[in-house]
Amino acid sequence: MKKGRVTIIDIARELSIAPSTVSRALKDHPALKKETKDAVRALAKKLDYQPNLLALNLLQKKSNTIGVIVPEITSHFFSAIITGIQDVIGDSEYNIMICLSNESYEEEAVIIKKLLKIQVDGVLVSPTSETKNFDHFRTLQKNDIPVVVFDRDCPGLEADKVLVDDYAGAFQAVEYLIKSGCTKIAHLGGPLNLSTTKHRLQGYLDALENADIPIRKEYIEHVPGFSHDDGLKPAERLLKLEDLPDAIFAMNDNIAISAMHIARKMALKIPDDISIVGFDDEPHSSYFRPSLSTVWQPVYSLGMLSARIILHRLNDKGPQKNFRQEVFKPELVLRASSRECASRKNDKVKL
Amino acid sequence: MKKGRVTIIDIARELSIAPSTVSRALKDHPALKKETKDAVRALAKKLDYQPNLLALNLLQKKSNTIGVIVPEITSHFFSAIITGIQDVIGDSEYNIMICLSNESYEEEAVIIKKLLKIQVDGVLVSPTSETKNFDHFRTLQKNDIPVVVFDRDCPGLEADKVLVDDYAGAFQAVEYLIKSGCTKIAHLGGPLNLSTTKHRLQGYLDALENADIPIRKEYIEHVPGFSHDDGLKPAERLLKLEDLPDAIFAMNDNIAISAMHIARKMALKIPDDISIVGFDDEPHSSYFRPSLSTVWQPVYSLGMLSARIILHRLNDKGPQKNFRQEVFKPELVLRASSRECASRKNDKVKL
DNA sequence: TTGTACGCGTTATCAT
DNA sequence: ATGATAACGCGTACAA
Repeated sequence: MKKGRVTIIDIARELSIAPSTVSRALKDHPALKKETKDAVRALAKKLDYQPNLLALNLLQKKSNTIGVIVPEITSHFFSAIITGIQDVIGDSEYNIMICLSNESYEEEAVIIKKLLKIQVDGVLVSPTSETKNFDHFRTLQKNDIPVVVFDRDCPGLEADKVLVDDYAGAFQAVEYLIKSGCTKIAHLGGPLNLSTTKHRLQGYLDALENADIPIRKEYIEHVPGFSHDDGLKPAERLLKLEDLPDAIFAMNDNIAISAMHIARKMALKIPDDISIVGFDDEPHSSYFRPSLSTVWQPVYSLGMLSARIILHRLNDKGPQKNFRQEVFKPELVLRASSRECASRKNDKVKL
Repeated sequence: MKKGRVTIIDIARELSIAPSTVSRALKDHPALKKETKDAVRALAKKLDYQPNLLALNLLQKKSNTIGVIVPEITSHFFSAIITGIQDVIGDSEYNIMICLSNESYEEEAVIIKKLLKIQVDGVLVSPTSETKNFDHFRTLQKNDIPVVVFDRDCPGLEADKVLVDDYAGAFQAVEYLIKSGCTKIAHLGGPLNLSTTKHRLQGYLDALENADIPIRKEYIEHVPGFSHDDGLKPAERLLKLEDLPDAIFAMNDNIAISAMHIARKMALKIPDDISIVGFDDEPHSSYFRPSLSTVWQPVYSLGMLSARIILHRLNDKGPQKNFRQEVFKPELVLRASSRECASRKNDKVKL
């Protein structure tokens, strides 16, 4: 006969006790007779009682939801991070709400407002490539909503951060190219505003400088976005230079693949004429021909750690301080798109 | 001085009127003096009043949330669908909650319980490859939660459905292979339980039968999952047969890539010795060498339509009936991994 | 050991 | 035109 779902009031009425007693029984309150507890629990199970989270949310002024803001999910990179986040938060009391900013600062700002509106308890965010101002994240913090930044840094923002040592990854990659005999190494960088772009560029520059190789401006191009298509024109510019590069270190695998595509079109042999190294180690990268050398990032772990950190913040209340900054080490994965290096011939080569 | 956020009570007190009046003013109730309306609105703006959705949720017994259940998001296929869903629902009053079932029936069932608990208003779902029983979806429906099934069908379940004509896609692909001169066409199918697997298999079978080509059992293999690695062994089995196939129609692009990989290892020329056709048209598929012929699916539209349908259901209450079944047409995309076909030489070829 | 009463923020219904 | 009150479901301080 009852229309809606059963409530503690229904149970109370049935048992001729007070709703508060039912509430206490369900929460295993110490000062309760075993009998009543058992009776309540039995009936609750029988009636398939489900606590109304909506009521709890209002009472506790929290939504039990964690917002996750990412620029996109169609790349393996972010979708793997999200999978890591899910796997950690799925076991907790929290729900996660994934929001796509589409690499647009404006959309990101709108999302923040929405998350504020629904009273999220915490936010995990990887900012867009347009984001230079972080005040919208600070707004969250002022509302006592902890923020964890992952992968893409927000310089100057005080928050927990889970990053990747892009500098080291780039340095390692370029250093390897140099050791393998390349001297004219070009770089296909990402959108300039991004911390990852900057750090990878710096790693590239320092590796060259470290080997006393002069830096040539015309060997550095920046792509407008992260898809294959975004890489075509910049790659073409590099490969149309009079003094052809003998190696390209690309911002990510997609761009590296674009470069490979252009190189092949121009009948260049990879890696004999030109070595190509990417970044990200997307699952299909090892299936290209030649298989793509790249820099692997611990994406899944990155997602999991970010999630754990925010859960921790949410559990131990109090003022937000002592922010953590965790930095994962990426790993160079050598495959067939880069020349072999005499001094490292004995290294294991992942295939 | 106020600790929490401003409420209509704060506004009411400040203006010495009743909270209900404030509520009405904010909702533009017709029977209200312009003066009071304006005063309320002005103060609301000044105080940056934000309605407390948590309270509304309790009152309306709904969470304003739509659950989206997908097996995974690391493939471009599902992540693009989700992007479509987001783009539609983002403009509405609803939030979306993405849940990953990891191709596990058990996890799927757990997710349903969770969504029930948080009182989602509707659910979009693409079932796992293990899911044979749909009672958990029916449970949602019994709780007046509309369900929209997308991409992967749930035979026997009465619900709105947004599908792809996998049969036609497969038929077309295999028909093309036949026209291009292949006679020994093998199939790398997906997990057998899946509707998409069944329909693509049937399309394959019918296309052969239609051309009076006998069906050979040893030419049909099924992969356990959808990743590259899952395709390696089945592909190897096919290519170790004494009577080698001269074409492979694969369940998806990943598997097709695996087959290409194995074929190359065995020094087979593609497409001269063997044609390979995939399904999905992942963004990187055109960058392989040879570029992969495949079947394109309107993933983004599929996501958008699914979202629109559930929004429509949510708006127009009433008993759930007259379920819609929308079927998108996939498109064969010819590239370099399949032989050219004399009779279709004039067709445009997407690259 | 258990019941009573109130509050969380909002809206709808009934008064006025 | 607007105020008062109840209700959504639960937890908890206080009372008994």
